[in-house]
This record gives sequence, structure tokens and C-alpha cells, in this order.
Amino acid sequence: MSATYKRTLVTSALPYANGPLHIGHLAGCYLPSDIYVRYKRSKGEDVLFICGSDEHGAAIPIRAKIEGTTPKEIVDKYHKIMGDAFKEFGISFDVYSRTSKPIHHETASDFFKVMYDKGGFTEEVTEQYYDEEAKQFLSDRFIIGTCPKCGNPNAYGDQCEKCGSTLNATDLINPKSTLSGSKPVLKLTKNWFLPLDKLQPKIQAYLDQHKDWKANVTGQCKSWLDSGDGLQPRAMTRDLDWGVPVPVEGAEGKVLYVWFDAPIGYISATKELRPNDWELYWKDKETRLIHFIGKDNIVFHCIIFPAMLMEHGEFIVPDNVPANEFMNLEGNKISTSKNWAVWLHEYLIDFKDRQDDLRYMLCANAPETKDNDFTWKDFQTRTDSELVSVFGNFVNRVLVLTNKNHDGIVPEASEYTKSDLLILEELRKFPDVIADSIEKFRFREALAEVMNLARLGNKYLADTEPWKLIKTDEKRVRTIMNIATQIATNLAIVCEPFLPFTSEKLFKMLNISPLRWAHAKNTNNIHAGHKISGKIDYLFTKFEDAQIQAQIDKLEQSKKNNVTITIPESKPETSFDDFSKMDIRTGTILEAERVPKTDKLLKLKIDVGIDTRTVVSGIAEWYKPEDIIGQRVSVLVNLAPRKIKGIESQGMILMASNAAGELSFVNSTKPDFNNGSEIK
RNA sequence: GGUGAGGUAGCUCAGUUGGUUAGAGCAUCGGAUUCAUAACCCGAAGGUCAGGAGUUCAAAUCUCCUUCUCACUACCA
Repeated sequence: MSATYKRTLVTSALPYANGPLHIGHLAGCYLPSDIYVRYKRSKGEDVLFICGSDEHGAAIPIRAKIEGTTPKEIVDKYHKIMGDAFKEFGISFDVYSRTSKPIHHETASDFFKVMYDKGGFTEEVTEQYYDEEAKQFLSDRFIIGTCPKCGNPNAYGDQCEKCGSTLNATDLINPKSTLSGSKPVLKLTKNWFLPLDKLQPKIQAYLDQHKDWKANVTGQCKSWLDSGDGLQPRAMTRDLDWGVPVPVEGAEGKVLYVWFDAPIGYISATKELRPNDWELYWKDKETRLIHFIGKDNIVFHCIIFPAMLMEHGEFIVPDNVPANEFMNLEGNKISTSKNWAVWLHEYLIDFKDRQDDLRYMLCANAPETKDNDFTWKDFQTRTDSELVSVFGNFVNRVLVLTNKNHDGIVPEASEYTKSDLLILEELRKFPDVIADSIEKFRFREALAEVMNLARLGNKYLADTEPWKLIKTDEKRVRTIMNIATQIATNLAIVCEPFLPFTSEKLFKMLNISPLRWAHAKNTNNIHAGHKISGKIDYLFTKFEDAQIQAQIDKLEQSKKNNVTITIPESKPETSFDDFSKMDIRTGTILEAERVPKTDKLLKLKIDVGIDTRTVVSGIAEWYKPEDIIGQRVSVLVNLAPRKIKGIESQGMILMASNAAGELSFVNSTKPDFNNGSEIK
């Protein structure tokens, strides 16, 4: 299929510039794309590799506000950290751009304009809050007010973090702008929507043409198309001042939705790289467009972006989106906020010049078909017993024998035995086998084949025993060592996409310039009489137990530290009057049972002194019903009753919540306090 | 609860459209060997393919049910 294409455009998901990169990013997206691109380049194919930082979206100004700095400082900081980490790990982007660049603003803006002029959007006018002092519309996150449901005075416009309910900013009582503190006013605002509902048949047809996509990818697309009412219109503009301004009259103070502008970043980065012929890569039917992403991005790359490209009209659409699943770490989900991660910039310090060891592990154990687990112990085992013992050892045996018996000069092959010819035949097969796996995006399989080539070499040496024969039949040994050296040379070629640093090192030790993929089919890449480097170094070394243990300890530590990391800021001042409106009493749980068909809810019967009442509470994740009978609790008793899952809840239990989101009962510490005692 | 993806050897994972005796690496055990980083090479053992029912000459693979894990989503007063 790829034979009909003249060139390939490969993109990697634009990482969001509000935090550093970890091994999950590498394993899920950047490493596979890099392997793919390096392989294509080695084959001499026309390929571009595009990436950059995603620097827009509401999360960045919010983070800036929290850290007391500007959005620009945030994105500058992380753009550098991420770009450096990619470079250090050999992720060989042809361009690493960023969406804050003028060229991107211009490209995204034009893209929107073209779609707009064609009537590609529907307009919808809604009432949104506007801050008259700051002179801008407020996105939901910038408004706080009293939650209409639980009375929490600090609910955000999109969600009340106290009761968890999803809100509209207009639902809030006493809304306040977090920008100026002033009371926002309701103003009509217009936003532009991509009518995905109307585009559904087109998207369906597009997906139907790509039955060869990975199961996890098609599965998720299907669930969007088939669920409920199918696709829904989605707003492509936001009332925000951080991003690409909407290039339409009457759109002052609006920017493009971050998910509209981010994938266009692929286009603007290509423009930046190839100002003269970028269109060849985006508009020519003979270009194959491939997006490497993690599973969290599937919907945007398989549905929304293709829809945008189709509606714009001039562009080709993605031919494949080989999304990976997630990588877990030591049995737990990787989490930036919980600091449960192996950070790339830290790995580079702790394990200097050992990028290929990590590249190897993350590819050999990549989450290609399902979520996988990374453990440090496994990492140590696999590098020790595979990279060191199989790959490195084979190369070392060849080089040491050559130096010892042949003064470092590659000996000539004279007569091939039958088994020699079989080995050479095997050797010639490897590049195609490996290539076939890479073309199918099966990188772990491809890497396993690379290792099999090293195994072939080890076996050949074990079978022919040149160190014994050297005493009796030097001529035969010369042939054997010639073949062994050819194997090592071809290994240097085929390992390059996966282990670029190792490949370079190996070519240096062989004292030849790097060869390309097509050469790997030859069995005489290194000529008799060639002098290899006198300086022989191990390609890989084992990890010390202490090094590995230190990493495990570091993670354990961050688990503990994490609890104190994020303590929520104190809320605005309140009055005693407001507080004394709350009627909080001590109580005792008499009965507890799970609410059917929910994960978190327990139905409780509580004696609060005044009466015995039913309370529904979202604590099932932390407490088992049978364990909390007789538990003393604090209950807000004058909260308006509310029906939850058909059960009327008559109050609310007070819970302490720590940084990890765990809940704990709050109660009076003297056991003989009677139910119904006031808490004030 | 809804949707999607999964459950295969002690561990980490392959198994393409149903087709001989279900594979690999690591770990384990035995053998051989010393050029090599206690490395390599040969061999053995190890599986009721989550459980059950069905379709078929034939099921890890297709259908249904049950169960568990993960992601998104709903539920949180």
C-alpha cells in the first residue's frame, strides 16, 4: 500500500507545554515515531518528521496565575525542557516548533478563515460572563461563585470541586471574576461550532476506508460515532485571551479552541521547515500522512482533525494513526501531579549516556496493544540479559578475537562451508523481516528480530569455535571471522532506528562510516584488510543494583512527598454569620449499603440526635459498608435535601480530603459525646 | 451503569483472515564450553488460552452469558 506513496509526513503529538516529559510520553508516541522515521531515512525515502510544543489552551494561563508568572514564561520554560529532552534522547525531529510562533498564528488563522468563508462553521450565540474591568469574557475556570447545589462559595464556573457537580458558569450564585475580583456581567457572545453531526456520514466513510488501523484506534472511533446521538457540534472558538485570535469580525477577545489550533501546528511547523515546498507534504495525494499519538488523542486525530481537513478542502487526510496505549510505572498509572513518573530530564542526569538502554526497554515493552507496566527491576534485567549479554557481548567477542588473532585487521573469507552459506543466507533475510514489522508499526517485534540477529552471531561463534581452530586451521578461522564481522556490521545498520547512539558507537569501533538500510542485505560490507579501531569499548554495561534501588527509592519518596505537595490555597474570607448558618451535628452511622449501579455511592442511615436520617455519600472508594457501622461522623443537617440515584439524601457528611484525594471521616474525639451535639 | 480495550507459561508479552503438537524473551533446572561483561551455545520443564454455553469437521481466534482489570463517561451535596 505504501508503495503508491512518494513521500511520508510523520507527526508526533505536540506535547502540552505545562510540564516536563516522562517515559510514558516517549514510549507512547515519540520513540515509535522516531524509529519509524529513522528507518525511512535509512532506506532513503522522502520523509519529514514534525513536532513542536502546544502552548495554548486555558490550562496555561491558569498555571501561570497559580505560579504568579506569565503564560509566556511558562511555555518558554517547558518548551526548552521538552526540546532538550527530545534532543538528548535522539528523537530526530526535522523541526521542533511551537504554536506561539507567528507562522503558526498566521497558518491557524488562515485555516479558520478559509473554513469560515466556505460556511464550514455554525454560529451560536450564548450568554457568557464578561469582566468589565479586565475587559474580557471569562472562561468558566476564571469564575468562582457559590455552588447552587452544595452551597460551596468557591465553586468554579465549570465544576464545583467540593461536590463535584458539573456546572455552567451562569448557574453560580454571586459569581466573581478571578481576574479582577469584580462581579461579571452577562453578555451575549458568539462562538463558532464545527457541525460534526452533519459531517458524521463523511467521517464514517473516511473511517470505513481505513479498516487496517489498530483495533484500539478503530474501537474508540466507533464508540464516538455509535454512542447516543452520534457526533455533536463542537465549539472551535473560546472567549479567552491566550491563543490564536479568531480572524473574523465581531470576534474580539476570542481565540481558537486549543484543539483546533494544535493539529494545525503540524502544518505550520512543516511550513517553517520547508517554506518553499511544504505544500507538497500536505496537499499532494502521493504524500502519506501518519500521526503518532497516545490513546488520549485518538478522537482529535481520527475524527475532528480529519473533519477539519476535509472541510477546508485543500489538504490530504491522515492515512494512519498508530496510537499506543499507556505505560504504567511500577504498577501505578503515571501521574504528573502525583509526581509518579520517571522524568526524562532526570534520567539523563542519573544515567548519563545511557539513552539507548531506555530506548530499548521502552520499545521492547511498548504499550502497542494494551497498557503495559514499566518496572525498574525489569529494566535492569532486560538491559543486562539482552543488551549486555546478547548484543554487546557478541560485538565484543568479534572485536576482541579480531584484535587478538588478526592484529585488528578484518581477515579475508576464502572457502565457505555449507553452514557458512546458510548463515549468510539468514543474514540477508534480516533487513526485510525487520522492515516488514516496522512498516506494520510492530516495533517490539522488529526490535526482537534485531536481537535475533545478534543471537545468530553468538550461535555462529559457538558452533564454529574460532578460538580453538586458531591453533590448527588459521585459514578456516579467517573465513569465520570475516563472516562474524559482517554480522556485526549489519547489526550496526539495522539497530540504528532503535539504538542510534549504539549504532554510531559500533560503526566507530568498526572504523567505517555509517551504512544505510540497503547495505544490510550485503554480506561484504566490511572488506578484508580493513583495520578496525584499536579502541574497543563495551557497547553496554550492566546496571548496579544500587543504581536501580536508588530509582525505586526515589519513587517511594515522591509518593510520600506528594501528600504535602499540593495543599489547596485558602479560600476568600467568609463571615461568622455565613458560617453560623451551617447546622453541623455529631452522629453515628447505623446502617450502610452500596447504592446499586454506582462506583462511589453509599446509602447511610445516621442517627444525628434530632432524628435518624438517610444520607447518600460518595465515599465507597474509601470505606466498605460493613466497616463503618457505628462510625461517629459530623453531619451538615440543614442542607436542602436532594435526590441522588432516586434516593433522597437528607444531609451531608463532613469528610477530610488529602492531596491524593483520599477521604477521611471527621468526628468528635470524645467517645461519649451524644449524637446531636452541635459543632460550631 | 454506558462505551471501548483487555484477561494466554512463575514474570513481561506475541499469536494476522478459525486449520497439525498454542509461541518468544526473561526467570528455573540439566548439559556443553571458555574468545567474551559468571557472558554465549544446546536441551528440559512449565499453559483447562479468565469461567461457562453455543456455532463448526475444526475455536485462544466467531456468537452469547458470567467474572476481573484498564481508559473515557455517569453517579459524589
